[in-house]
Amino acid sequence: MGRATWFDADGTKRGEWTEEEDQKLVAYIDEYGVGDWRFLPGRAGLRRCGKSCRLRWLNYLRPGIKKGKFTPQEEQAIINLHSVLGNRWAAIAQQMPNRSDNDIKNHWNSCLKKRLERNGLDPMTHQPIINNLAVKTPLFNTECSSSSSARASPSSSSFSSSSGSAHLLNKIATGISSRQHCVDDMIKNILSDPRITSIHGQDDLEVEELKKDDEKIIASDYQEDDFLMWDDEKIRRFMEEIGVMELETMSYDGAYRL
DNA sequence: AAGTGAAGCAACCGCGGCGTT
DNA sequence: CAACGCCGCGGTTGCTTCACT
Repeated sequence: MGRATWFDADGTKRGEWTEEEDQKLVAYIDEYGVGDWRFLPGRAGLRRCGKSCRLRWLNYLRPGIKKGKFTPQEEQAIINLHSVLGNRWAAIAQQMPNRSDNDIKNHWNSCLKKRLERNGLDPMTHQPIINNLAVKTPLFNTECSSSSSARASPSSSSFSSSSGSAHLLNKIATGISSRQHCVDDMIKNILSDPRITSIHGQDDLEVEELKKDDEKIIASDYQEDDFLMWDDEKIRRFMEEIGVMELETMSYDGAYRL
């Protein structure tokens, strides 16, 4: 699978990676580590751009990367993290070190988003869709939430990068990124809450319980809404607990004056 | 068995932040 | 302090595989 191979005008190779190229890249990074991506391809004997090498390494070749099907626990974690972090795939991926942001993003776009929609939830706001409009709550439709300030449109599944909403989201995400330490603290708090993610810090018993739950859920074709999300009040309480409301009140002025 | 649409996956593109000059 | 270039991120595209008719 992958894209056809072709060459840029300057001779840079694009498209699908070969086994030999993978080996060259891995061998180079094993020996010299990840350094300046600009010069890495030349030094490693690859006719690729640095950007392509970086992508290949991070998404496919780096040690510990997990491929294949997402487990129900991982899916649950993605959904929960997405409800808090929005489309900040890199931030979500940080909490799931065995998965690349690209992998998570692909799985979200191809599977989880549609599953939420099938269950009557807006994938951006994680709110129930009533009459084709997601229920709006102050929390998710005002300034703070990185994900959810995307308007719940009738065609909420389509979310073009050229839309104003997308730009707004980027601005918001950027605003949050620039306060990375706040976000890191927030994520730590999220992960320390057993309600949010099921992949960190669980003993075998908890995992087993979750597996049983997941099996039930799968057996019932995900008809239980509470598997997918919390209700508004629950989210609000949780966000207050972990200090998101405080974050919300921080200066985002620049981000919102477009 | 063939055709077709959906799903899954790998990789590219473009934008914005940030460091350097 | 402005200009420039690199890097990282999110969105999108294109190809393959799978499932259904």
